Amino acid sequence: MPAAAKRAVDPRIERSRQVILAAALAELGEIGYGAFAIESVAARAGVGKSTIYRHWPDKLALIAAAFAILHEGAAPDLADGAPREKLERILRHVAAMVADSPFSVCLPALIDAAERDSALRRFHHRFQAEARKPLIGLIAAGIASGDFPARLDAELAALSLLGAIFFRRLMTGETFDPARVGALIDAVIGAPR
Amino acid sequence: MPAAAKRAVDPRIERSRQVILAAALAELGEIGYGAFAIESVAARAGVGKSTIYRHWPDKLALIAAAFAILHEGAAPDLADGAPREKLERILRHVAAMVADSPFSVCLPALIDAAERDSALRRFHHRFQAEARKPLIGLIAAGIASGDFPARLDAELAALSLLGAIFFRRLMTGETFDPARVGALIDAVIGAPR
DNA sequence: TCGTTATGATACGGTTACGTTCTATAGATT
DNA sequence: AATCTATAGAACGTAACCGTATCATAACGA
Repeated sequence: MPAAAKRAVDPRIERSRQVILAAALAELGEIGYGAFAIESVAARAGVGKSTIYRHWPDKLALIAAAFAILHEGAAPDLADGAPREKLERILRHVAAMVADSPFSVCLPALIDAAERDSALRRFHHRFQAEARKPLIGLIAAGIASGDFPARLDAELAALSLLGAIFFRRLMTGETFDPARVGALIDAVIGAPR
Repeated sequence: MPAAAKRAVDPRIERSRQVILAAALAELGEIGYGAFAIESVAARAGVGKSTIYRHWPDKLALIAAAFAILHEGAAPDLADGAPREKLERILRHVAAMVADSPFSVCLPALIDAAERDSALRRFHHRFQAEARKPLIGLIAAGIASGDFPARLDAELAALSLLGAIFFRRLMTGETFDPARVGALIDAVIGAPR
C-alpha cells in the first residue's frame, strides 16, 4: 500500500512558484541573462530570497524554469483549410508572438543565454526545431500537392519565412506586422492562385 | 600659428588601444554584455586596469568601441556581373560572416546589448540598415530589369534571404553553409534563367 | 642623455550579489 | 483548536567588480 494518505499539497507552494517565475521572466526581459540577479527577482516578486532557493537549487535552474514558460502557447489549428491559408495562419501567429509577447520580450535574453550555457542551448535549439516541424511539413505537403511551386525547398522556405520575421525583430528593431504576412508569402512562395 | 611642433604620438597609446579592444571583443563573445567585466578584459589583455580607464571613461564606452570594430569588414565588390551573380556574391559574404567571424561570435552579445542600452541600440540598428541598403538596391534593380520575378518585393526578399541565414545562426545553432546560398536564392527568388 | 609620459601593479572604499542560516509569523492541514 | 510548515525578512561570510588613486618602472621623443 503506497502510503495513500499523504498530506494534501500546500497551495502556498504553487503560488510562490508562479509569482517567482513570472518575476524571473520579467527580469530576464529587462536585465537579460548575464546580469540576472536572484535578489532582484525576490524583490520584484515580493518574496523572500530564501523562498526562491527553497524551490530551485541555484540561479541557472530558475532561469531555465522561467524560459520554459515561454513555450506554453497554443499553436494555431492546422486541421483544415487550403495550404496557403494554413501557412498564413501559422505565420500570423509567429509574427504576433515575435511582435509582442513575453517570448518577444525575452528573445534576446534567450539567444544570449543559449550562447553561454550548454543546457540552455540544448533546450533552445530543441524547442525551436520542434516548433519548426509543422511549418516545414506544411510547406512540403504544399509542394507535393502542387499548391506551392516546385522551385521551393521546404526547409529553406521555412527558414526564409521565419527568418524574415525574426530578423526584423532582432536586427532592425522593428516588428513584423502580422498583417503583412500575406505579402511576405507572396514574395517568397508566390501569389495565391 | 597653431603650435605646430606638437610632440609626436606615442606608439604605446595605439598599441594599448588595439590590445584592449581585441580583448574586449573576445570578452563580449565569451561572456556577453550583461556580465562583461573590465577587470577580465584587463587580465585578458595583459594590461593594467588603470590603462583601460585612461583610454575610455567607463565600461559602456569600451563596449561600444569594441562593437564598432565588428563593422570594419570589406564588402564584396558589386561593380559588375549579372544581378544573380552579384546577389550570390553578397549573400555568400554574409553567410561566411555569420558562420564564422568575430561578428558571428559577438552577434548574440550585440543583440542583447542593443536590447539593454539605447545608445548601443541606435548604433546596431543604424548599421544594420546601412548594411542592408546595397542588397535591397540590388534586388530592386533586378526586379526592374526583369532579371528577378515581378512577384518579389525587394525589401521583403532581402529580409527573407538575410533572415534565413541569421535565423539559422541564432535559433538553430547551425550555420548556413555559404555553399548553399545558391539553393537559398533558388528557393526565394527562383532558379537562374 | 634627459626630461616626459604611458604603463602595470597594487590598494582602496563602495556596491552588488551569491548561497546559507536563523527566527518569528502567517497560513495551511487535520 | 492544535499542529505543522512554508514563508518573509534579516544577517552572514565570501567574492567579484566598479571607478579612483598612488607609485615605481620602462618606454618614449627630443
